[in-house]
Formats: sequence, C-alpha cells, structure tokens
Amino acid sequence: MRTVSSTEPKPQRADAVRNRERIVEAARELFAECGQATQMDDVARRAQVGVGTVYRHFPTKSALQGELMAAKFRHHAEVARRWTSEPDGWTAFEGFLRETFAAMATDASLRQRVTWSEDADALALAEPERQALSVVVGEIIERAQDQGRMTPAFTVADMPAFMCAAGAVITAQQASPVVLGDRFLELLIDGLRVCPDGA
Amino acid sequence: MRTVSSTEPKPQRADAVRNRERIVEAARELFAECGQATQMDDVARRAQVGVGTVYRHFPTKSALQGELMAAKFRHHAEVARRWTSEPDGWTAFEGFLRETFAAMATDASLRQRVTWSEDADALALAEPERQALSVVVGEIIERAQDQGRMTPAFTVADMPAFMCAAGAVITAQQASPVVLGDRFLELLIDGLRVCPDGA
DNA sequence: GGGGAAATGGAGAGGGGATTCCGGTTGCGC
DNA sequence: GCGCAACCGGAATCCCCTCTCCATTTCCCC
Repeated sequence: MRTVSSTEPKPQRADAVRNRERIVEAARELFAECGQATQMDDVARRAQVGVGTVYRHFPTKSALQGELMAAKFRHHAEVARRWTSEPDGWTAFEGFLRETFAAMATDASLRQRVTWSEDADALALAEPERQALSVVVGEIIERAQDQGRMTPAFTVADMPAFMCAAGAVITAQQASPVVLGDRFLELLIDGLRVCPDGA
Repeated sequence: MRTVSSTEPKPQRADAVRNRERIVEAARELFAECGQATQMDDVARRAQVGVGTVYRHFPTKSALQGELMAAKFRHHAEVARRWTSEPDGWTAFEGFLRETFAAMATDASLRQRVTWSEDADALALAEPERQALSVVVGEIIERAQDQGRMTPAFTVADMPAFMCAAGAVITAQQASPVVLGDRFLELLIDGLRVCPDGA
C-alpha cells in the first residue's frame, strides 16, 4: 500500500493546471472591470476555454469569486508578513499601508470592497485567508500600540472600513486626476499615528 | 381652449398618489436592506400593491432606483441649501457635512455608495438632481476657499469619494460599536480645513 | 505508440426575476 | 347615482444566466 496522506494534493494534468490559471486570470480581469455583472460565459470566453471547464475547476460562481478573494487576502497578508520583521510597529504598519495602497492604485481587482454584502458564500470560502491576514496585521497593530505609536482605539476590525475608505479615494483619483489625491490617504494614516507630544 | 402649459403636472387620482408614495417608501426600505438584490415583487408586496401598479408608476426597475437616488440628492441639496445663508463658508461646509453624516448614520438608504457602477440608467435619471446638489455644494466650497478656510485642492468632484469614504466608516460603526468611530470623520473634515497658521 | 483515466467544450435544461397584458375595480366630475 | 377614464392586481410571458451532461479529445504511464 502506497503512502497516501489525506492532504496529498493529487497531481493534476499539465493542461488542467494551465487552464485553471487562465481562468483565474480572466476572472480577475473581468470582475475588476464589470464587478458582480461578470458572467461565467464571459470568463470562459476570455480564458479561451469552454464553460464546462470553468465549472470543472470551480463548481460555482461563488467558488470562483471566493478564490479571487482568497488570492487578494493572500497577497495582502504576504505584504504584511514582509513588514513583520521591522522592529518598530508603527513603521511596519505604515509601510504595509503604503505598499497596499500603491498596489490598489495599480490593480483594480484589489480595490473592490469585499467585506460587506456582495456574495456571502464567496466570502465564507475565503474565510481562512481572511483570518490569516487578520492575524498578521493584528500583530503589527498591537505592537505599534504597545510601543505607544498608534492610537489604542484602533483594532483589526476597523481595517475593512479603513481599506474601503481608501479604496473609494483611490478609485476617485483614477476617475479624475485633478482630485485631492494622496493627501486623503495621508490624512487617514495620520489619524492613527500617535505623536510623541500627545494624541 | 384651456391653458395647458407643457409642464402641467396633470393631476393624478388620489389613490394613485397614495400608492406611489407607498411604493417609493417600500422601495427605499428594501433597497437599504437588500441593496441590488431587491426584487420588484418584494417592493410590490411591501407596498401592499400589485406588481402591475409598481410598473404603472415606474416603467423600469432602474426608473424606480433613479427616483430613490434623486430623492437622496434632493435631500442632501436641501440640507446644503439651508447652510447657504451662513456667511462663513467653512462653517457652512462643516455644518452641511456633520448634518449629512448624522443623517447617514440614521438612514441606511442614504449610505449606499451611489456614484460608481451599480446602475448606470438609474444614475442617468437622477442626473438633474445630482447637478443641482453639485451646484449648491460647489458654491459653499468655493466660498470657503475664497475666504482662505479650505484647502484649494478640494473640488466638488471630490465629494463622491469623500462621501463614500464616510459611508464606509459609518457602516462599519453600525456593525461593531467598538470601532474607532467618529474620530475618522473628524480626520476627514480636518484634512480639508486650513488653519490660520498654514495648511 | 497504445490504453485508459483525466479533461474539455458547448448545447440546452432549469430557475429566477423583470416586464407585460388585460379583465375587473375605483375615484370623480356631472 | 351614473358613467367612464384612470387605476389596480397578479397570472403569464419572456429573457438572461447559471449549472449539467456526455460525446469527444488530450495527456501520461507503461
């Protein structure tokens, strides 16, 4: 009897792997463009694949969206994790935020508000990744607060609102360049910082 | 020949007027609760009216949504107009914002982001009201800037992003009361103010 | 290079929801 | 009180989209 660990990823055929990647990429683009209005047929077409193939990889539209959300959380978590080694908590937090904002400016798919309404099933599927992100960022926040550099009123639970607010501003900037711009983001960041001379 | 001005509102029957109001009110509630997922049948049921009646008053779901958006713009514009008589531009602007935020906290239907994506047709139908709001608020903003009390970088075009950011924060507050809270809104407001001692 | 499991593709079933249609009802001017 | 337009209700229609099914094609191991 061969060793078959229950977590063995059972290797996929080369074409299946390739197609899955194509599908995810196509979906990312389309959801960024059309949001909820994106259709499975469109995804299939852009991925140059049949609808059946899309459904072989993702049993449900929600599953596909869930994967996209999970990917987004993974991405943010990775950025945060990279800043974790910075000893100063506030520097780490600020670095994470700025890097994330920059990424959002570049990639529309990162901008979509994600945590309220939309698709409950998709969100549920991405829950593990959301948790993981929460843990990493939460740790940075607590460190910054312990070091007295961040207002203690802020918690990880505030992050979604924070990100959504930032996303709104960034989206607006894309629409009309003449906009207040980055100053808004600076304001948001400043609001959390605790200066040496008091809050 | 009776005088029939082309803009004459042609009087409606009493029951028609009553039903129309009921429909709008029901729709406002449902869209606040379910957002885009709201169905015409639900609206009809909550208004205690047949679907046909809903369609008699609003030929399209978009038309109904458009009316709701128009109402929202009208509401905001009225608040702004009330502050127009205040001679100090910044005071007027701040008053308008605070009053509007307070209203958003109370009424979920005011909170929904409205200016991007969603339903282009509905937005188009509410365009006149949007314009009107824009004019009133724009005037206040310019006054505040002429008096040197507001950063000149801000324009009416920034308002949607601003409101959307505020909406995100307020929504988050509703979800978990332990949140950073109003300080966020203060930050946003502070960011536009120009203090006597420089920007 | 042959066999069979793994994948593919896309027509169409199925379901949900917006919109229509029209026989019946109601307000209102006379 | 009558008559008739305006209005109402809600079953039925129609369309759009997700998801299924299976004949056919493609990889991969021997």
